[in-house]
Amino acid sequence: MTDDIDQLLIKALMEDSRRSLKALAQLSGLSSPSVSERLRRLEERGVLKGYTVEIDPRCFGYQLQAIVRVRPLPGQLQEVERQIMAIPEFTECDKVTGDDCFIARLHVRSMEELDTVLDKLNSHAETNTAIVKKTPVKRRLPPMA
Amino acid sequence: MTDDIDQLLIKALMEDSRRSLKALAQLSGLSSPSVSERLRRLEERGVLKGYTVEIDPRCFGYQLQAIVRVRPLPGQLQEVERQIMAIPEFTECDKVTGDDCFIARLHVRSMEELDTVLDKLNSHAETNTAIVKKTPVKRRLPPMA
DNA sequence: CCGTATGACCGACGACATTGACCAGCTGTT
DNA sequence: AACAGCTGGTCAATGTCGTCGGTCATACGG
Repeated sequence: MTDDIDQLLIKALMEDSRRSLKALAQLSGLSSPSVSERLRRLEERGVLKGYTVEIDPRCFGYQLQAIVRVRPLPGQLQEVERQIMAIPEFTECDKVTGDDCFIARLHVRSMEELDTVLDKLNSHAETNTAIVKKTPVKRRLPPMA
Repeated sequence: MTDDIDQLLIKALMEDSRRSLKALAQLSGLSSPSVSERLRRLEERGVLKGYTVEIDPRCFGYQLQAIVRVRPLPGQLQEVERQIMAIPEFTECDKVTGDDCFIARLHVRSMEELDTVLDKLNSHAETNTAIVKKTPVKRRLPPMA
């Protein structure tokens, strides 16, 4: 269903999604109409969900990055979820099993801002914050084999 | 340094990084050479770190996604970091402050596989795993204002 | 007040994407 | 066994797009 060539195309686009069809064609040994058709099918099937861009938040002053675990107080789950979605400094959030209901990624410019954001949650939830020091594994794909 | 137009370009590429220069030019009211030049400068300055693609891991059988907190045993920090990097099912990993030294995202096909992966770490670290049930906030940008 | 740096525009040319006509290889049917 | 239909590919023509060189306006500093 997704063969070696599809995987090669995905890897190539993972590295640089602006590669031309022609370049992808050469990489894969196909013609560019074929590549175009394969991408269309990958999109259609939902494998390829979108083409996007990687931005460095530090360039906008976000010096601090934190992983926040959030445990809503009884009855506050919905409200906490709404709040997290509404605070744009949260750039990612997963709802998970376990005591911590949410695990979110937070970007802030300073400790003061960190405090401000967490205070907003404090009346509805307990939070546990870990500052990111380094990112040993950058976003990558699991093996497609 | 990064003006409104740059931000507009970034947002447009965040939504679809394969947009043509011409389309970006129309969006921004500039000519395509100008857009090209702006993208070049954004890349040069490291604001725009790359063009990539979003893939649905479920299409490759990865039914389960987990957030794993990892606390290495004394003296095992380096070894644990190496292991996480070497296990491709970990698709993201941050080294953080606090008791948990690492927080990582893990994709697996089944509970058995989850167990197998965590066992590899078990002789060097304690782990705490939360299964992702839902993702209320998908990867997005913090405000650029 | 002039010289320069910056960031934009335009037009031409070469590169690229898209389209339509066609073909090869399978698969299942009569 | 022959054939229809489907899939996934090629090629070539056409039109769109990106790039490059040259030009121009504006803002800033000497």
